[in-house]
Amino acid sequence: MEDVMGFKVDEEKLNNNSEKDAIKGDEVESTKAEMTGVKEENTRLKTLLQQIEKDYKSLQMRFLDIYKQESTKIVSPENSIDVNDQEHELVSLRLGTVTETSKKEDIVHVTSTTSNSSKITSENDELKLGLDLKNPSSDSYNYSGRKEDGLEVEKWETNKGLKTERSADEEISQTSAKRARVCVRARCDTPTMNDGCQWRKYGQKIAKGNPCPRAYYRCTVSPSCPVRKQVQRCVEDMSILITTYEGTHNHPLPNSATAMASTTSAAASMLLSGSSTSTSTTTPTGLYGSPFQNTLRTQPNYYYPNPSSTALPTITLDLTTNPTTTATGFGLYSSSFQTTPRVQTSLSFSSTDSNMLPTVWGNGGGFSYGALPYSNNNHQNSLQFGKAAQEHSYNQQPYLEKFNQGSSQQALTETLTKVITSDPSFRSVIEAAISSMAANNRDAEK
DNA sequence: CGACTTTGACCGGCGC
DNA sequence: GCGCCGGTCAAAGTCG
Repeated sequence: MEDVMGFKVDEEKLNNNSEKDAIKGDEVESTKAEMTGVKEENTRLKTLLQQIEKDYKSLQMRFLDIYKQESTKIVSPENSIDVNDQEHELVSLRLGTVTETSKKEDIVHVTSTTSNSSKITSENDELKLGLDLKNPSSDSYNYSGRKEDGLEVEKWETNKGLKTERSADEEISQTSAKRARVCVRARCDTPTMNDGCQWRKYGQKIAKGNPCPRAYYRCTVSPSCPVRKQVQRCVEDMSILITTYEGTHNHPLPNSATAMASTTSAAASMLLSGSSTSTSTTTPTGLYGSPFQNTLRTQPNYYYPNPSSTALPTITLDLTTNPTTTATGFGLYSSSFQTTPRVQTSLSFSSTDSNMLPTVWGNGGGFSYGALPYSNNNHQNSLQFGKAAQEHSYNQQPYLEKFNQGSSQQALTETLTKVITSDPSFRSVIEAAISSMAANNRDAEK
């Protein structure tokens, strides 16, 4: 009986062993298959990376070519900056170089559409408007020196009358400079967009027409920094965060903030230089409507950022995914003026894939589009920039998926090339992004 | 304890 | 002149 049992047991053991072997074999096979898959994906990723690098280099080459052409124009005497002009006491890192001719055209463009606007009145205003990033590394820019002089410590002009000690002329032009606004629409899970700056919330309001509260932040990098931003969810798509920047940083910016600052600067320049993409159009009277519907492009998520301040030149960078994006693929809105007939410019960084954005902004640490852990502390958020954020967002959506959505990458590249070559203002936006990326790459290499 | 957020009050602009 | 509304202030509360 024992023998039999023993035999049976051995047989069972044998069977178990063979089963185990079979299972192990299956595991090995599946692991091998898995590895093969991973290898293939790795190869595809490499190919994609090469393609991206190629595209990037091609864009960079174009940028360099254009930059060389533009810089030769700038060096010419008629375009040189008058160093004695106090308007240029602050060196603006204006990446969108604008020629004299185009400036004058711009003035016509703006004034012809702003009959009630007293904000944009002079050529000087026009030359200076924008969220220009003052270049702290420039020889001409000495922040501490200016501070000591007590002349240029810029303060936000509130209704309660915080005033600078500048002359009236300066005040007017500075006001105009500060008044340029850049509105950024982006999908964002966090309460505020992580743009690298430190912000302090100083107010919150429920604005009419939007149940979502509008939050008011001021830059706390420097106590005297006049830059403010408003943050509000889009009423029609709560996943879209509308951030409106206003003012000019008067202090050196952290690297993580330069991408955003450069781009808002370039966008403001674009707005104020009267982009060739601008289109005059009469919009519906409803401020919260979708003025671009059936006009420039379908824009169901459009939200007019700040109805009370429509006198301010405002440019909107649409960084959201929008399947209804028109053939150009770019929509940027400029909505500026007090009266209803507005000038609306369209350009967006939308592609068929919103996650393209971290690749554009990533190294600059511009945004964190992934679902970063929420923190009320913006300063803490600002530490979560860069590759970690990128990886995080990539993990949320497999990298390959993004490129499987048609030939978006190729189309985007082609569209970029067309737009860049045809529109000098848009070029400035790209230049800003590229130069920021390049700068950050250099920093990373050090 | 300092930095930050919250929130009601206040102010000024604007339309009627 | 009045009321509405957006923007800001500032005291109180919260957090690390």
